Amino acid sequence: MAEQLSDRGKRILEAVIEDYIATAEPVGSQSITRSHALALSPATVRNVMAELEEMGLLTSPHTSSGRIPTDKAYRLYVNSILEVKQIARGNREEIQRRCRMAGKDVGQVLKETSRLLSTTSSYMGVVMAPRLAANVFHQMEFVKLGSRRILAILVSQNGTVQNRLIQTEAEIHQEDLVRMANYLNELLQGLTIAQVRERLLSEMESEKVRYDSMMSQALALSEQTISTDGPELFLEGQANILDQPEFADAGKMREIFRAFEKKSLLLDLLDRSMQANGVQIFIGSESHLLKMEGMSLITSTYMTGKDTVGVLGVIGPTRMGYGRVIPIVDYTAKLISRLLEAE
Amino acid sequence: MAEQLSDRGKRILEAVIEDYIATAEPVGSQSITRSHALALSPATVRNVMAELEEMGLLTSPHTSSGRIPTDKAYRLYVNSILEVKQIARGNREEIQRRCRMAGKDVGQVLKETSRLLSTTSSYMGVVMAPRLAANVFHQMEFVKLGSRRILAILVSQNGTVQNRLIQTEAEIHQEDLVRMANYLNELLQGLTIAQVRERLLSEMESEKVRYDSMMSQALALSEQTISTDGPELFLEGQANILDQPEFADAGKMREIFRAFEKKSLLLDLLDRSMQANGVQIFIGSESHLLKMEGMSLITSTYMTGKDTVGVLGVIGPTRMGYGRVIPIVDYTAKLISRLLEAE
DNA sequence: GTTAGCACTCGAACTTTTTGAGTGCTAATC
DNA sequence: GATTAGCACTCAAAAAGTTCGAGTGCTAAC
Repeated sequence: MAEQLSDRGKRILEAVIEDYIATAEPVGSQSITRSHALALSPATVRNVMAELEEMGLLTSPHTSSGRIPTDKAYRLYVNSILEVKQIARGNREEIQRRCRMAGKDVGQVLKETSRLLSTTSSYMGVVMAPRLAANVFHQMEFVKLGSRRILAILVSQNGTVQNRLIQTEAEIHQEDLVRMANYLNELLQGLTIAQVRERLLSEMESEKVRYDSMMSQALALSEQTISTDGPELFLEGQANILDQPEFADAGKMREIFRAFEKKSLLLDLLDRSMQANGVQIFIGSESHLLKMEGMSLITSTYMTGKDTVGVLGVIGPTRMGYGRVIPIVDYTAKLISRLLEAE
Repeated sequence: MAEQLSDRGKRILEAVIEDYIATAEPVGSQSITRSHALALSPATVRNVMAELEEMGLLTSPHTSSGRIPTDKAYRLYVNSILEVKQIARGNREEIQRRCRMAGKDVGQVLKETSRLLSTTSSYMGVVMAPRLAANVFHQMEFVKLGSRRILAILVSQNGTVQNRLIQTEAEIHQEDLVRMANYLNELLQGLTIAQVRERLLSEMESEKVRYDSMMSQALALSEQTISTDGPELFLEGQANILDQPEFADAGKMREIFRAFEKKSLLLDLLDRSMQANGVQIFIGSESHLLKMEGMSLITSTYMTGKDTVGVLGVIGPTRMGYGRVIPIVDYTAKLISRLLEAE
C-alpha cells in the first residue's frame, strides 16, 4: 500500500486542504473538480482520494461523506506543498501603523502586539514576555512611600520595570535607602536577573554582610523584589475562535476557554518553541497542545539585539489559513525585535 | 389592577425568585408549594402568581409553563425582600488568605483580586484600577538605558508605578537627568496627576522656562510619561459564565464575549458607580449593561484613606445568588481598601 | 377565601421519513 | 492501462410527525 505520494496526489491533497480551510466542510470528489481546474473526472479523483486515505492523509467522518485532512496531511502541506506568500500589503501596513512604541511601556507594547496578531490573523494572538530571569539587571531603586512602606523598583536593560510594595519591620531612612541602592547597583551591575538572585543569596550568607544590618536589609529587600515571578503571557482575541464553525457548539467552546484559563500548558509549548529560532508550526495533536485536537499554533521568536527573549504567535484551528498567517507572525516578530532593540 | 403587593405576594415572589435562581427553569405553582412551606395549595399560588404577572413582576415564556421573574422583580427583591447575609465563613477566609500583598505590585494585587472575586462568586470578577489622573504624584525618575533611550518612571503616592520608554533627539547626560528629576519632584510635589498635567503645560509656556533648554526638556519628558492612559480594567473568570445554563447556546456565548472585548461600555458603568459609595447593584436592562439583557452587576467602591479610588465587583446573570455575592463584594472592597491604605 | 377537578396548551424529547451529497464498484471508453 | 460513466448503496441532516407531561386558567365545590 502506502506508495509514494504522486504529483497528482499532491495536487489533489492540496485542493482538499484548501477547500476544507475555506469551508470547514468535508470535501467531496465533485466539488474539487469543480473548483480546481484539474481536468479529471470525479471518479478519478475518488480513486486518488482513496489512496490518500490509505496513506493516512485523509479521513472521512462517515462512509458516505466527503473527506477531511488529517494532522499528518497538514504537516505535509505546511512542509512541502504550501508556498509561503509575501505578507499581504494591507496587513503589513496595519502592523506597522499599530506598532508604535511611542508613549508606552514594554508591557503595553506586548499586549498591543498580541491584540494586533489576533485582529490581523482573525485567530488568537499570543505573546510571551521576556522572562525576567533572562533580563539583564540595570538598576534598582527604593522609593519611600510611608514610614514603613517602601516601593522597590527594578529596571532591566531592556526597559522592563518590575516593582514591589514592601512592608518593613522598622523605619528605614531615605538616605539609607539611597545607600542601599548604590551598594546594590554596584554589586549587581551587568548580571542577568538569574545571576542576581544567586549573587544575592550567596552574599546574604557571607560573613562580612551578616554583621552589617543595613547591607543585609538591602539584600533582603532586593531579594523580595525579584522573587517569584512567572513569565507573563498576553493572550488576546479569544472571541475570534468563537466564530470558527468547528467550535460552534457550546461544549467545545467551554472546553477551550477552560483550557486557556490554565496557561501553563501553553507556556510549556511556547517555552519549547523558544529553543529554535524563527517560525515554527505546531499542528493539532502533534503538540498535545492543551489536550485539544483541532488547534494549531504558529510561533516565531523575537529578540533584543542578538538574544532571543520571547515568543509570539497565533493560535487557531488546524484548519487555519497557514499561507496567510505565517507571514503575519514572521513579520510581526521581526518588527517587534527591531522595536525592542532600536528605540 | 396593579394593587399593592400583599405580604403573601411578597413571600411567593421571593419563593419564585429563589427557585429560579437555583434552577434557571421557569417555576410552576406546584414546585413552589413543595419546596417552600407555605401551607397553600397550588391553585391559590396560581392565583397570586397571576396577580404578580399583572403587576409586571413575573412573565411566562409561553402560555403553559412556569413563570420567571422580571428585572423589576429582581429590583424589588434586592431592595426590599432580600436580607443580606453575613459573608460565608469559608469565603471570608479564602479572601483573607489570598489577599496578601506580599511581594506583589499594585497591578498584580488588583488582577489577583479580580480573579479572587470570580472564583469565590463563581461568576466574573471585575476590578477597575485607580485612575492615574486621580493619583497623587510622589516621585519621578529618569533612568538612562542607552545613549538616546530613557526610561521615565512615575511613582504615585499609592504605590502605582507608571513607566514609559522615551527616545530622545539628542543624548542627555546622567547628571542632567538627575537634575531634571529633582527639579520636577520639587515642582510637582503633592499634586494629583491631573494637576500635574496642567502644571506642566502652563509651565512649558512660561517665559522663564522657554530659554532653559534643560528645564523645557524635563517638562517635555514628563509630559510624555503621563499622557494618554486609559483606566485599567481587570476582568477575570469569563469562563465561569459559560457554565450558566442561560448562556448555554453558542450564539449567546459569542455575543457576550464580543461585548466584553469592548470594555468601554463596562467602564462607563463602573465610572458611574464610582459616584456613590458602597455597594451598588445594576440589574439587567436597567443599566443597558453592554446591551445585554440577563446580566447583573454588583459593585462596591474601594478607597485609599478617605478617597474613593476605584470600583470592583462581580458580573453574573440576573439570576445571580445576590444574597451570597453581595457580602463577598462588600467584604473584598473593604479588605482591598485596608490593604492599599495600610500596608 | 381556598381548593379540587378538569379541559386545554405547548415546548421538549423522541421517532420516523425524506432528501441528497457522497461513496465504492463494475463495465464501458479513450 | 488509465479514465470515466453508470448505478446501487450509505448515512447524516433536515423535516415532519408523535408522545408526554408540567403547567395553566377556569369553574364549581368546600
